[in-house]
Amino acid sequence: MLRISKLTDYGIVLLVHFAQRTGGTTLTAREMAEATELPLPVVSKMLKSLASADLLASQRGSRGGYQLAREPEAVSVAEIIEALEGPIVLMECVPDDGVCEQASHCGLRTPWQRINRAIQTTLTQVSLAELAADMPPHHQSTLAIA
Amino acid sequence: MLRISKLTDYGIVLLVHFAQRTGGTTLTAREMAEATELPLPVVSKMLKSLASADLLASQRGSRGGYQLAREPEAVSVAEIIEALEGPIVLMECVPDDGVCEQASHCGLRTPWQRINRAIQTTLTQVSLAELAADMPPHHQSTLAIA
DNA sequence: AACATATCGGACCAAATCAGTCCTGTAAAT
DNA sequence: ATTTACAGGACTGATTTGGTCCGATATGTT
Repeated sequence: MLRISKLTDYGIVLLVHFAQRTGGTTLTAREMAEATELPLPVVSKMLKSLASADLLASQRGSRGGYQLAREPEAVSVAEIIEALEGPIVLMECVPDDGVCEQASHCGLRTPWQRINRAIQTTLTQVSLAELAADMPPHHQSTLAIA
Repeated sequence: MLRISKLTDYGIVLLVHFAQRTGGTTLTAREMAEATELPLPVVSKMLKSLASADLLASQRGSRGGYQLAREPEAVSVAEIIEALEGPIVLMECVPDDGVCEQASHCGLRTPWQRINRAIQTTLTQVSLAELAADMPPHHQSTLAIA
């Protein structure tokens, strides 16, 4: 459980790679594919996702490419994961009839809320910069939120 | 992300149901299916899983059934999730050649370790009893670690 | 203007996983 | 013996995921 998808993992690897280049260097999908040794179509797809999530800034045309939209310190793991796989929520109540009757006090559904909040918090506290500092360059996968 | 599978969710619902019955009442798969309004085969399957994970104790034959193997206070959410979907680990390193060269200092791969530990900790701190106390009886799903 | 280089935004497909069913065997009680 | 239940799989359909590909658009160069 808590499994991160392979694609999300690739996305993280790509971001880490960007973070490890000093300065706002612009890199093309092809360059990233070579650097990470991942198939170009996949890299391309993920870069697009990351760009549309505003984690990367893109520039079209010749001399185009991607670069980090922000400083690595200002990007949290929570953001990355949320961008690539939707909200980080552990439980949601879905009663028999599809409508939660307890909806009112449900927002405070304590134990799950506690869990969600805790996970959210830790994920928010770790920045891309920390990942980059810690991760040996060249890993093409870090995978497996199991 | 952090998605819990539907089956695991059912498993939790079943456990909560047991926890909400006072005393170590024995219930059959059929009774559980009726109580939770979930299809019998599914309930049966999950009860078997829970039993083989030693979260439930089973008794065969007529007058058989299942009951909690332990007090609800002594069962953590971490345990339940691990039993039903394997280890709760967020990241594992898998470099190009399949063998992690940094294996030595890799065990301390800080940021991910930190994240994993935090998640593990919160999940361990919440008990089945707390879930049961907080969850209205009858929910047949609590789902969606999104 | 024409061309080359890149991203953009999809559609698309194969493979793996998940959810759910079903069947045969075995244990226990009457 | 017969009935009641769990045990342990195999099996299938649906969904999700991983990965590919293509046409359109934007930008710089000649």
